[in-house]
Amino acid sequence: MAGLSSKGRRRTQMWMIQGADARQVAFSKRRSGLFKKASELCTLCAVETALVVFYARDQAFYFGHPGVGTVMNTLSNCRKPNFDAIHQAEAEQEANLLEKLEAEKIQGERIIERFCMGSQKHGEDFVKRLVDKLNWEQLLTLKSLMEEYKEKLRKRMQELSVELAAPTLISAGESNASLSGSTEGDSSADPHYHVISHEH
Amino acid sequence: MAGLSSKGRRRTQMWMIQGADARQVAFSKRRSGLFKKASELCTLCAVETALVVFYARDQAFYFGHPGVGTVMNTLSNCRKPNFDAIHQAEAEQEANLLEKLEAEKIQGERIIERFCMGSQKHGEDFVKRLVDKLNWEQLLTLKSLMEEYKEKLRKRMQELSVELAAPTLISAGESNASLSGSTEGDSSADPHYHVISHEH
DNA sequence: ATCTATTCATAAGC
DNA sequence: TGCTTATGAATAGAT
Repeated sequence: MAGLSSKGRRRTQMWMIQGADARQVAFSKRRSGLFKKASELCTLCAVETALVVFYARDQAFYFGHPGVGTVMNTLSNCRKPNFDAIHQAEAEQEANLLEKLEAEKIQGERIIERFCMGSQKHGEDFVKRLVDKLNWEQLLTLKSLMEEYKEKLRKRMQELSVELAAPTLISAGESNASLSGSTEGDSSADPHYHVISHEH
Repeated sequence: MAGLSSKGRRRTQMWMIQGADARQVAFSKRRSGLFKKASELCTLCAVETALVVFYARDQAFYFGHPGVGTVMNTLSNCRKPNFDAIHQAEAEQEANLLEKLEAEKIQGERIIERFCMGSQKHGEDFVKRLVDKLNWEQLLTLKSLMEEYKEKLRKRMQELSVELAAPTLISAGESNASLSGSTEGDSSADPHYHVISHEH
């Protein structure tokens, strides 16, 4: 093999990536990372976020918590109704809905729901949280229960593996972003962003 | 100096950070990173981006290239006439979510809550029900998670037993994990985002 | 805000 | 678009 000195990443220059193909690849990776970060920010810091990205003017990617429209409307109200103002009643309705949702969300339910419905990751979260939450005594209990139920678990698994032989009823829906095409254009970076603060 | 075991970052759990202070700090850091990434995406990939973040309902941070309004209007034109439509769609989504949650509640109950708050018996119920609920795949996951977390569990138990031995710095009222009392509420992450593509 | 130890995100190359 | 690897970056905790 040729003596390739570096396979890993190299420091990247902050200029528009030349070559539609390379740019597309970078976009795909970074877009993914950006949306993930936005999502994490929402989760970790309890913030409301709206993020929209246009690539080549014909592909829109967006994410919003609780929703793009909601956040943008809030922003509109903060500054000026640049965007079409939305009916106050509607906004209030959603606010109520969200409130109710929060109230309904007993943490335990969330956790088990996630575990039961979710993927490996959700399962990990579930156990992590559980373990972190428990006090010493509860951990002891859990430990002993684990021992005790190891057998039951195995049995149950066998039962289910028989079921597996039968038609599959279980499905795990995962969606992903798709895109295609390429174009070009130029843009300049805007390292600055704005802040609005309301003093109550 | 004392032997400080960990100075650098540790793996972070994807849940709302408890403690307004810590949350604020994390927000500050991550917000900075997020906006930087958004900016870089614009520069490197020639895309148009709008990003808005609200913290505590009274502070808005936003960034847009070429501008928030521009991008949002483009989005509006892509999907439906205006934000009303987006907003409505999102409201519907929320409604569905609520419904789903309601349904889950009936099924899932407060199993984990009971376990955490309750006695040995409750703990048993918890595990029983959990095991009964899970399908084959989920059981496999649980099994592997148990293996994986056996160590973590042991560690945590040690921590707690140290706390037990140490002079009581911790208020007595905290001896039990509290789950249901919290009014905090959490933000659910949404790892997914939407894509709109216009075929020309 | 500053300083590290780590975890994360990714540029390259297939 | 999906992997894998070697590195550059971001950042949790502590100061």
